[in-house]
Amino acid sequence: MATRRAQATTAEFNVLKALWQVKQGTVAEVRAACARLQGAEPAYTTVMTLLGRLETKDLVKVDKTRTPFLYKPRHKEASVLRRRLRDFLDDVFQGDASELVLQLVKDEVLSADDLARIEAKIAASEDRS
Amino acid sequence: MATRRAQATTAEFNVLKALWQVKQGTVAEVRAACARLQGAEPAYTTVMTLLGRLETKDLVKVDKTRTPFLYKPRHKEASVLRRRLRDFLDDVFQGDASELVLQLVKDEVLSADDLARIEAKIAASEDRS
DNA sequence: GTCGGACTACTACAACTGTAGTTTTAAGAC
DNA sequence: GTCTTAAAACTACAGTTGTAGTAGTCCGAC
Repeated sequence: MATRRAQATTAEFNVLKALWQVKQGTVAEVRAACARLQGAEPAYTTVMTLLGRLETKDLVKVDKTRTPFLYKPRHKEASVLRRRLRDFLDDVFQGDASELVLQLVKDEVLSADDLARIEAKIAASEDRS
Repeated sequence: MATRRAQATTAEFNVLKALWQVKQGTVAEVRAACARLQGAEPAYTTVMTLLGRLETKDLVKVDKTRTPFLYKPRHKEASVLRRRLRDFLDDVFQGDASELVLQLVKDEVLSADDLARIEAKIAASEDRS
């Protein structure tokens, strides 16, 4: 059953985003980044709890040889985003990506021009390869 | 703060999908649809609980004048999908739809051809309008 | 060598989720 | 009219999530 690996919850994901932003950091640094990103400063211990849970889920690793501990994302942002996107696509659009894109267009968050630009970008990168 | 309306949870959403499939139905009917869609048959009471929670969240309405009660989705499938998509887009891609589409392409769930087809479709529908 | 402060570890706890069992009710079978 | 039984209503309960308080520890300033 391809055990869909544990995803970060919303709060955890926000912390992870902060961590990506600073590349790596101590609790205090991640907390500051959270404040910047979300506008609100969660309690120091809240950030610690969430980082701990992320570690349990194998989404961050911790260097405990130094103190304060140094937290680092275990995976690249793009790959985590992609995994989330994939899960979302399966859950909500039964894996039909075209349908998803069509909804984006209908919702006017994506224009025909955007699509054209994306296509051009793909063409360009294919040429290069 | 545009109070992001309560979304259905995963289990609830599955029930909602079943309900859309049958258009409307009794607990028993929704349960059967769940079985078809997810391959597993949840307990009758589980479905009832979830439908109840969906009602609380204003996602389904119930006709209690007849028995067994008749459940109906309160919103069209497409619009709920769109709302979920929008929330997901904001959470994961900071609202940047192009980036999302690009990731789909990189993940090879969407090809350049698919994009072209979508574009064509849009063009066609714009012509008609 | 002791005290304060920074940092980690442990604990808490209510709300929400997923899943379903138990009790009550009411309509139809006889 | 009573009995059966489907259906609804109520109850349960462990795991997860969001948020944080409190207790313990260790290092550096004095």
